[in-house]
Formats: sequence, C-alpha cells, structure tokens
Amino acid sequence: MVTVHDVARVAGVSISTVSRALATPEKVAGPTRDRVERAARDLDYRPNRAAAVLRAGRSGAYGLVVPDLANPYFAAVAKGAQARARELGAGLFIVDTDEDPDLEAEAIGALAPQTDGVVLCSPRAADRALGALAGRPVVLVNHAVDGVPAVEADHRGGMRRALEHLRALGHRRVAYVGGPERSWSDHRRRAGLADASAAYDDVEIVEVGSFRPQVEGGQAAADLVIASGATAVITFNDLVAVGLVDRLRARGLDVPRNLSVVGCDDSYVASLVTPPLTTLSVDLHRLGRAAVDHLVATAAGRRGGEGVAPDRPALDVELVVRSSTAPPVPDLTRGAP
Amino acid sequence: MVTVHDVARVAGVSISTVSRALATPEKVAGPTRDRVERAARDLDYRPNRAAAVLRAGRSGAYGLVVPDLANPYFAAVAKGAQARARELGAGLFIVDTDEDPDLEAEAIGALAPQTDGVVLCSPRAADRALGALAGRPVVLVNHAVDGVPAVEADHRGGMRRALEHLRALGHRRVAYVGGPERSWSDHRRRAGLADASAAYDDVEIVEVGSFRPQVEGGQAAADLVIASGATAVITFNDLVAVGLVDRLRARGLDVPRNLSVVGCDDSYVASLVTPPLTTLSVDLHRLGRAAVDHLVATAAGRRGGEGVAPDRPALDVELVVRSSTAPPVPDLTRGAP
DNA sequence: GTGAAAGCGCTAACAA
DNA sequence: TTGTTAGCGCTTTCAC
Repeated sequence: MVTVHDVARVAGVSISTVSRALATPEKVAGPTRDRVERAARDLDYRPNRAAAVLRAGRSGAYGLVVPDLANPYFAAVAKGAQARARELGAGLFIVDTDEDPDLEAEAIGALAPQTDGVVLCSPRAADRALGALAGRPVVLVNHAVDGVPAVEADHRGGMRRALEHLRALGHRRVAYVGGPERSWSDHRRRAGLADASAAYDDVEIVEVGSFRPQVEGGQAAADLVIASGATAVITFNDLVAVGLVDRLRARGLDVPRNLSVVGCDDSYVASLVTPPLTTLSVDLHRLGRAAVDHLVATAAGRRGGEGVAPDRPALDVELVVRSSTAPPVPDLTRGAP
Repeated sequence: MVTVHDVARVAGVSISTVSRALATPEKVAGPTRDRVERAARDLDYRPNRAAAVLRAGRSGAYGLVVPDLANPYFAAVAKGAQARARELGAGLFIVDTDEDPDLEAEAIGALAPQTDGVVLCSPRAADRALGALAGRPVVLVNHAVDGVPAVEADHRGGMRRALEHLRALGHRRVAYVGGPERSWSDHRRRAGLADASAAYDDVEIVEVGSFRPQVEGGQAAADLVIASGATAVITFNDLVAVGLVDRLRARGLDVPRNLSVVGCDDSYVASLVTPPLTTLSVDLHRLGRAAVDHLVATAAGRRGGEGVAPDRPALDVELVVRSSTAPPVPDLTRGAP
C-alpha cells in the first residue's frame, strides 16, 4: 500500500507537504505542488480514507435510508441522490429497510456514526429514527418534524390538481385509497384532498382505508372502491393503482369507462400498463438531489457554526393526464354482471 | 464522543480488556465481561469504525456496483445482496454507474480501497473494472472472466426452455432481440439459442440486432422483428419486451395472436403489463445473496490463506408461461393493415 | 512555504 | 486473565 511517506520520499518533501499539496493546493508553492502531484500519480497513491476520517473526524460520505429499493419511487430518489453526491465528490451509503421500523432504527444507528449525515426518505417510524441519529445532521424527505430540515413534494397542490381534473370531467364522488398509516405523505394527501373538496361543495371524498403501497394493496382495495359508489379514485401511488385496475378488470369493470383512476408518483410503470395511468408527477431525481444538497448545507452549517435555517423546499407536483381518466357514465353498467 | 477509555474507566479495567470483551467475549472472564458490557451500554458506547478499520486493515463492509438501480432487475439483486450482508453483520455500499463505463471504473476505484471486496454486477467494461480493483477481492454477477469468482444465472438452460416452449406451440422461425453489445448475458443467451436451435433442425433463429435494455429498445426493435418474418420473439429482458409489445400494438398487431413474445428476468413489470409476459425467471434475490456469500468466502479465503476455488454457482432459470405466447396463426393477418 | 511532531480511537503483540 | 505499549495513515497545529 502506498502511503504519504512513499509519496514524500519520491517527491523529496515531508509528509505534511504531501498532505497539504493534495488537500489544499493553494497553500503550497507551485513547483512543490507539481512534484508532489507527479509522485502521487506515478505511485498511484490513494489516500486511506479510514485514516483521514479518524484524524479529521468527518468522512465525506453520507447515508440514504429508504424503505424499499425495489419500489421505483425510491429507486429514482436514490439515483438522484447518488448522482448529486458524486458530483460533490462525496460517497453515499444506501440502505434499504424493507419497510421495517426495527431495521430502520438499526440501520440508522449503524450508519450515523460513520457518515457526516443521513437523508431519511419516508421514514416508517420517524421518532425512533431521529432518536437513533443521536442529533447528527439529517434531512427528511417526504416527512416533517418540527425543527428538522426536510425536502418535500407539494402533495396538497398535487391533490388539488387531481381533484380539479376529475371534477372538470364531471366526477362528483371520488374515492381515495390510502397508503401505510404511518406515512406522512398519506396524511398530507388526505389533508390536501380535504382542503380541495372543501373548496367545491359539489364534490365528495370517500376514504377507503389504508393499504400496502404495492400492487397487492390495490387489489385488496378494489372491492371497497366499487362498493363505495365512487366514479373516480385516487390512489396512494402508481403501484396501488395498477393493482386496483387489475382487480377491477377481474370483476368485469373497465378503466376508465366504469371508473377513472389517478395514480401518484408517475413512476415508469404508470406509462407501461394498460391503460396508461393519469398520475401525479414529481421529479424524483430532483428530489434526491435536493435532499443531498440540503444535507450537505446542513452538515456544513453545523460545522461552520453558522446555523442554516431549517427551511423546507417543496417540489412542484404536476398532473400528467393519460388514459385512465374519463368522464363518468350513467351507472347503467354498474352492479351485478 | 464515548471512547474505549471512558468505558474502561467506568468498568474499572484497561482499554484492551474493553476491546477484548467486546470483540472476543470468550477470552475474558465472566464478571469482567459483564462489567464492561454494562458500562458500554450505560454510556451508549459505539466503536469508532474508522479507527477499527485503520487498525485492523479491514472494514466489514462490501461494495455492490450495478449499472442502473432504477432497473428492477438490479434493484432486486441489490435487495438480496443487502439483506444477506445485513445478516452477516456487514455493510454494503451500493453504487449506480448509470450504464457508463467511465463512471464504473471511477466508482470501483473509489469503492475498492475502502471495502473488503466488491460485487460487480453486469459490468459494462469488465477489463477496466477489474483493473480498477487492483487485485482486491471481487465476485462477478452475470459475467465471466477466467479465474475470477462469479455467480451467474443459467442463461443457456433458460434459452433452451424458451425455445422448447415456442417449438411445442408450433413456431419455427424465432427472432431474438439482443441487449447491449458488451453484455455478457446477451452473449450467453445467443450461444444458448444457437445450441438449442442446433438440436432442432426445424427451428430457425433470426437475430435482429442490439438494443438498449429499456422500453425504448423494444420499440426500436419492433419493426425489424415484423420484417424478419418470425412468428415468435425472445427479448433481452422484460422491459424490451414491453416496448416491443407497445410498438407492435401501434402497428396494429396483436400479441400473442400475431406474434408470441418471451421476455427475460421475470421482473415485476412482466406480470403487470397487458398481456402478462411469458418470461424466463431467475431468483434475483437469491442471486444477490449468493454473490455476497461468495464474496465473503473469497475475501476470507484470501486472508486465511486457504484458497477458495473460484467455482461458479449457476442459478436455475425457469420458464414462466403467461399470456404473451400462443400457437402461430397462418399469416392471413400479416402485412399491410 | 515547509517540516517536525502530536495524536485521532482502536487492536494486537507481548508482558506480567 | 489482564495490562502495557506500539503503531495503523493521515491531518493539523506550531515552529522555523
């Protein structure tokens, strides 16, 4: 293994000059710097991170905790975060908690001490998670806790747009298929829906419960949606919408003819399925990038002493209209097959 | 920050006893161990990883390099790998290279020195990747290089099964839509196809080129497939199959009536789309787990001196029959609309 | 602008 | 069984 000593010897300087030339080139005379850089290159010197971390007390790496990497939503956020971290020359430790609060706390406990901060994406048990962090820099994504920096999507605005769209089509009774009970996004969506419907006294919202944020959740919700008498439904995410459509079809109902469906997230499955889903779109890539930026700023502010205000950027949520929404038809076709 | 010294003071022992009691409890007397453990717990002591790594020369963490986390295939492998690493008490650094050979080499160069080994999944430039590793422990997934440990799926067996299935349905001319030119899996699939068709002199294979392993790749391939005169097609992966079906439909053709389609991977999109895809299934979760196990064994063998044979476990590939394959119909419906 | 020297927190010989 | 001690490779004062 090549160390600073080897480089120093070859360059004919001391180890401190090597360290300086590599970390803060502007503090070293031009010719000296060149010699050091040349020697480092020739020897293929790679600083030992463990040593640097031990000495400097910070690692240049961050953590990202997500509930499920196989969920295209989190995969997209992770990609954005990773890309941004790479641009900043930082590392990113991605951990998948399998939607399990215990694993979540455990993962954070393991991650926090060896990183400079953690992005916590849609935590399933935020209180425990924050506890496990023991006060280290953190940024929440799609979750809010007083005084904790966060980055979020404008769920309320999104819900308003979805409801406006459905109302314009003529729907007056709209069901909402909720996600996990501990999901903060879900709460925001319900709140946004309530606000929006309050603005139109001719639209009624029916909440049909909480379901797993996967295809099976949608399948499980379908019969309740049918029974609710709604002519349109908004789901917690696209996967749930897909499951819903699937079960609806099995019951002999057609989307959008018998029921209009609006998904959430605009993950790539939304455009793949039949019919392509009308859905709410967030730039997930940007969400991940914003989270890393915010985290880096938070961690730097912490170190620099200059407190960064825990502001809370909200990314726009747009409605993407595809083929799963249409005007309602009189209920001739509803009921028994 | 709580250090070994604090724990030692509270427990009334020396720092080495603390270290030993925590790392190798069996080498410490019962009562002493209890006192140390109690003190550590009371103080919420967390060993500083950087220090341990620096001293011990190994980190207890591994790396996983994948081309694209948003691809459900790699997401599934990553989940399996992560789960297994966690069971083993090890960390896993996941890096997404965005299908870019430059980023791949760069990521590996950054990852290798700070981990005990790396799992390289479907490398896009294996030679450069292996070079960047500088001889550190590695396991390849779905790629083979002489003398390098690897874990793979039995692509040849899979292709044979797919072809048998299509032949049994009555197809005699089968197209193959290839993936990236540098993809080793793609080479294996072509080889498997060639072998299998050699065994049946009544089946002909038409290779229609190399395409991006995404939906767009399938869309781009569709017209070539139609022109090839094949009655069935096997695609590099499910995403390509989805794009193919999409474009076929736009051209007024129906799957499976006018063309049978077989995907690869059985990613979850395969069962979501219309029609659900007949596809080749690999247990990706298990593939990820096997890779980590193999890597840990390789790294341990390296340390222990006892050379582990670079054997190459191959996971079974099974055919999952859904609705995208059917017997061919006489070509009444082919040609101009 | 450069060098000498003091550790960061931990582990692993070696002694006792 | 337990303690003493010598670093792992690096960064960072503090002199010069």
